[in-house]
Amino acid sequence: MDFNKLNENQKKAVLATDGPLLVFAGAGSGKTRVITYRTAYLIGEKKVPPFSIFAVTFTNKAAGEMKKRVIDLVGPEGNSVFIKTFHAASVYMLRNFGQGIGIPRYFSIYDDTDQQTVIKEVLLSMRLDPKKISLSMIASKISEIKDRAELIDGGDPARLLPDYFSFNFPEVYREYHSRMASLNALDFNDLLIKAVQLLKTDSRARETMQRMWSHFMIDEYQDTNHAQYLIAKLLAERSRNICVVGDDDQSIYSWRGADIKNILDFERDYPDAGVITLEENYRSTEPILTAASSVIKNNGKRKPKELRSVKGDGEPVVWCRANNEYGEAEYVVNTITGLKRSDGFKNRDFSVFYRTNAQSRVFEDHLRKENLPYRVVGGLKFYDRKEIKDIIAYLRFIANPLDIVSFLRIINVPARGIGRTTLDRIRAAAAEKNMPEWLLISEGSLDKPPKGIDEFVKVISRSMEISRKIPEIKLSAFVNDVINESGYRAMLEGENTTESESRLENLEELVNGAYDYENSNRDATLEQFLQDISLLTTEENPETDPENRDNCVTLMTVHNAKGLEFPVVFLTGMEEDTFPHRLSVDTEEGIEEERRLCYVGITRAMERVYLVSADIRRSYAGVFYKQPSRFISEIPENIMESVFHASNDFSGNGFSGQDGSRSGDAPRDTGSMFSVKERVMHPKYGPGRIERIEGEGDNIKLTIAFTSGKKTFLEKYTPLEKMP
DNA sequence: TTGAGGCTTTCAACA
DNA sequence: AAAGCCTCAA
Repeated sequence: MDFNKLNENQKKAVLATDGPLLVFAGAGSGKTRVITYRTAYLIGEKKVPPFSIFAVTFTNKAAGEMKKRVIDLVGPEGNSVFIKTFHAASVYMLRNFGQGIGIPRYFSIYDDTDQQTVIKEVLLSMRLDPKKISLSMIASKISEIKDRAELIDGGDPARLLPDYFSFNFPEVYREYHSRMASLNALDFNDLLIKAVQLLKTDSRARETMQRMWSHFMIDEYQDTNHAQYLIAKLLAERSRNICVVGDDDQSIYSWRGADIKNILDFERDYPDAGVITLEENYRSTEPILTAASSVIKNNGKRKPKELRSVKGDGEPVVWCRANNEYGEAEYVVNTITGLKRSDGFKNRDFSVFYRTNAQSRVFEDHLRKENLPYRVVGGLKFYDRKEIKDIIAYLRFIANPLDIVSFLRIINVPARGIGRTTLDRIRAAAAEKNMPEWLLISEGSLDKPPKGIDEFVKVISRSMEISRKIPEIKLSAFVNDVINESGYRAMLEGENTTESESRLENLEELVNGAYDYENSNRDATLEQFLQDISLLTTEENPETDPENRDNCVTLMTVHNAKGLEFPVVFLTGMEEDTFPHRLSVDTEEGIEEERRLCYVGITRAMERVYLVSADIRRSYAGVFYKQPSRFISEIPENIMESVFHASNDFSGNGFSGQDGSRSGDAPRDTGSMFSVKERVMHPKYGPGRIERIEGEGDNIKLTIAFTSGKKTFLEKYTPLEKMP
């Protein structure tokens, strides 16, 4: 093994494979390199079998990246190293060892939306009004309790109760979980909590796993919550070969219960732990690091430390003020094209970061217009799209007929003449006879079933039979079959709109996804497929041209960027109330976390950083005049170059009627970005012409004449595109 | 009783 | 864009 690529401290961290080790790794200090080399060293020199090495990171993206780099280093053997996210690791443990604590071999995994459906049912059953009580508030309260692993040993939710709830929260908490159990479903937090419970209570399972894995590595340790901390601790209890890597400056998940205390607890749990600090930064040039550290040093609560740039001098950090969000996107795209021409950068060298997913659309539009291939990580996830969720719901219900949330979603999609009343009858009868809904309707125990029920039962039972033959029958063929037999494809084909076209394409993508999956997991069942995709959040590349597949501009939230690096980084939306986000500015802790997030963003860059802010930004909430982010003013002026860019793109999405030459220019009239008589494209109704503009600010109404007739929309909710 | 159409509301970050 | 609620025609 070639140790020449490591510095002294990195080498120490690689070699210290026996016993506990705590690595403080600053941004760009070669953390991933340490983990991959450590893995290679364990396999190559220490003769540890690859499957005995357990590594967890935080995001799918980071886990994928790490796996790739391990394989690069050790060859195909690297495939058997266990590298996953905490959640995926938990699913693995529960699926294979959880039966002792009552976890079935297959369970549905519920995301936020599914979770809220269940909470809503709970509220209704308690005669509480879901309109008056915020579902997301309850969901986040439930998560918070579980993130902290508070009730793992039984315990009473009332003990943890904030008394400002106007209703019986403990009962909601209990009822929610009892319903989840009867649905045979776990939410994301449950995955972790149940894994802890499994490791705590089932000594046989625990010992098996403790023997199976001998060496543990936990990446992004500063972002683990208490449940994750316990999982790591319990697994490593026996071998004590546990290496955690973290950086307090990059802690950006406190809203998910991440607790910096875990680092302190680590030193308490393992007083003999070795401690290594990596402070040499190999990633970024001097100006980038100076900018990053001048921002982060405004945080009061932090261990003071200074990263040293190995790379040395480079281009200054650039701050661009754009007139509005279109100017912002235009500037980004222009800069990309410019740098490609002048400095030979490739598409894949660029990444555009933003604070919230909603900001991605304008960039996508501009990139498309310039024919620059791009890839969006996360965001409106592929699996969040309606048509995908519908088909997945079919698959889930086929795999788990207790999954009533999925049942409700699909029973009448496509329309089978089953409405409110029939559903109420089904559910009442099921409750009365104390039998699952599926059993009730499939055995014909429902009085006077409407015709649609028959159809539905036929479709599902047929698919259930076929699904048992997977993998002999191909998974992808099966998925395709469900799309057809359910009538879903026919329904979309019947609509025959631009929108239904694209939904059909998305379903094709789903079938392709299943095809890829069956090829890399030869003996995978439907159940495995479903569980794996429930944990998947990063969208696959919309770029289908194989030539561009690996050479795309990357778009993602700053959160998603953690653990990654790019030659050129654009940090966009650098405005007060956007970044830092408006929901964080009220508390000092909130601001400090946003600042760490900003630090993470800047330190992803190897060669160039562009900070971009818009003077005016339009969002769902209206039109806002924005102040540049406070983080920009924290960077000394003498290391930053300032430019201004105004969009003067009339044919495209710029504000019309403006020359955009001065900063702070506001739309003069209503603030609409359209003008009367202008031609526009609507995704559903096709081409049309603006007839009338009424109202102002966030209440602009557009009347548009389509070939099919006139329609009126609220501008801020309508995805219109301008046509030349 | 269903389902289509209109109107309203919602939108922070990840698994 | 999507989902929930309401009204109204069939």
